[in-house]
Amino acid sequence: MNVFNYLSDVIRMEIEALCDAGALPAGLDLSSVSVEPPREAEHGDAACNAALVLAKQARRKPREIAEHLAERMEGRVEIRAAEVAGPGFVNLRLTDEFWWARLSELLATGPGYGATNLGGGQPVNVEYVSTNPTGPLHVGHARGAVVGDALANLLAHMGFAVTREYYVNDAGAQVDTLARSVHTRYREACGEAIGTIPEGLYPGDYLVPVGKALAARDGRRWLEEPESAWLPEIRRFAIDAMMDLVRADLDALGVRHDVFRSERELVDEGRVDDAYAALEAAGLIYSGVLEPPKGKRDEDWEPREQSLFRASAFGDDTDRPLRKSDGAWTYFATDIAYHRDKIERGFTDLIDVWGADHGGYVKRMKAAVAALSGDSASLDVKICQMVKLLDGGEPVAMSKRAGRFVTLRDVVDEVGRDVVRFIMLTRRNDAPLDFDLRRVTEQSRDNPVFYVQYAHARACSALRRGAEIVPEPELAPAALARADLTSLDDPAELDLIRRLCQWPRVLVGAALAHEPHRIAFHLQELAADFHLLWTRGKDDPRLRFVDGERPAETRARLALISAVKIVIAEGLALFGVEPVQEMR
RNA sequence: GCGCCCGUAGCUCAGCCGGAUAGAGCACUUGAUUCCUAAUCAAGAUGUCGCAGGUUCGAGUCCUGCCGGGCGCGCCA
Repeated sequence: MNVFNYLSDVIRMEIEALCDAGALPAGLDLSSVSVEPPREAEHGDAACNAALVLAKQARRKPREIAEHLAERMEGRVEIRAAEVAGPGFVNLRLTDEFWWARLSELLATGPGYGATNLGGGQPVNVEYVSTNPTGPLHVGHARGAVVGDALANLLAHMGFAVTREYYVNDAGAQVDTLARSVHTRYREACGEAIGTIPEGLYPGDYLVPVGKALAARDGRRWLEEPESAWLPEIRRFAIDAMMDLVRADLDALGVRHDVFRSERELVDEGRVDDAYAALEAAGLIYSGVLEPPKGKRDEDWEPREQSLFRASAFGDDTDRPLRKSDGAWTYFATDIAYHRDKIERGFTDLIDVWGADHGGYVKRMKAAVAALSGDSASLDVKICQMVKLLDGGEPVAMSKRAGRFVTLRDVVDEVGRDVVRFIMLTRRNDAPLDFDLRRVTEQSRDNPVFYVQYAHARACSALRRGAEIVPEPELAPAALARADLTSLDDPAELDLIRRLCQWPRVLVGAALAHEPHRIAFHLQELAADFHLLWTRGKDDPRLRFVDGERPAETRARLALISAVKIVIAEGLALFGVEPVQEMR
């Protein structure tokens, strides 16, 4: 049960009853009535704004409405107290019995508590990573990869039919550069002296084995050929090799995709022409000359007539070119075709996860999606800000030559996949993130990964000890759901139950807002409540989780601990992080 | 010059379609360990929510303008 949805329904019923009784006029619009956890614990378990929202349309004073509502709420068995507070809030306090019942419910549900069919099977396309296949992934890419992956996990958990997608930019000039770079390494592998890598080619060592592999496969046949002869073949070979590299890097992070969509295939299949024709038919393409960009160096700029998409008709600042001067498609044109491809595959709910350097691109892509779908599809772009890599507070040099910790693989090898994944989700995607290699592996309160994992490990530890008192079959969540929980009457214990019961609400909020970081914050708060209770048991033997002298109380507390373990494990699973059983 | 994002405690950040006296952690001070992991916990102090207007019962949250920082700005992807 989502407690707040439940209370919201109850409040609506009681308002209807007040209307029927004539205390309020009929036909009130209740859409903005909400029941939420109050910021301050003193304000009770839940606060309702109904009286404030309804005052104007009911033509009554807020407090007067609140008094009536509070009176009715107090009449309900699950309500211990309903108080009018402040300008007209109704603060609700629920009985202990109500909370114990919720804990039982959580345990009876077991793993998967909080998962709902919010999405109703609606298809959602989440596109993330989508880096150019020209080299290994760097730390910056890890953030988008993890955010996209966790968001996809979350949406799938909440009943959306999620497709995880990677757009392979294998058609532009950069992959030609890649092919030339590989050809150079190929000549090297064939025994030619290549000297320093020419300016404009990719110098990285990661291409050395690619050159060797090409030489091993094709021998010396490309040495005497002109570029036009070898470029397509070597380009294909190089892209395949780079995508293998990228996939391996993603695999090291535990990030996966369902679909790898190739830009080149879109072009070859004529999908860009189709998209162009569709926009043209809609009268959204014209030939025109753009204003020169201001504030940027203008020397090379000259007026040029181009095929322009009327992005400005859909909220963009200016219209955007679709063809380069040589007639080739711009990146935007192929990206339009790609998003049209998604829409044609039946997606009306599109999410793109991009890096900060693509921020200026959001409006035009949204404009394109609006134009292509006739406003029936929505695009949400999650821009991931920079990751600042630190080591003990000092910035880590990010130059390729320095070679230290610049690649995603290096960071994963250094601190571990789970740490990278969790830390990447401890900030809103649109805020910059400090990633301190030393701090994230510290075992201390200010390392959120550790703090949450430690709570899980402690829960496991207590359950292991509990197994010495309570027979194994009775330790299963479904069995603990039937335990007598009435001894869980300490405020700290009830606070913990309340926190656990917020989980369904957190998941819904995070899923609707596309904000997985909310889960990280909730897990930290849950861990804090749990650690507090744990330490309290040191002072107050009555609160200890496992006590052989008092099996009934032990059973109740093991139920509580089991619930903590379930929620933390579920949250970590959404993040793709393995919960640890013990930490030594 | 224009666009997007950000600006909340000394530091790093939460703040959920506008809600009550704006919250955590770190750092600082003090305290808790024969007791389930003290790798933890408790107590104390900390604010012109960048600035100025506006919208309304109510603004950190919405609107406008300014200031500061980041990212970007046709024929790169």
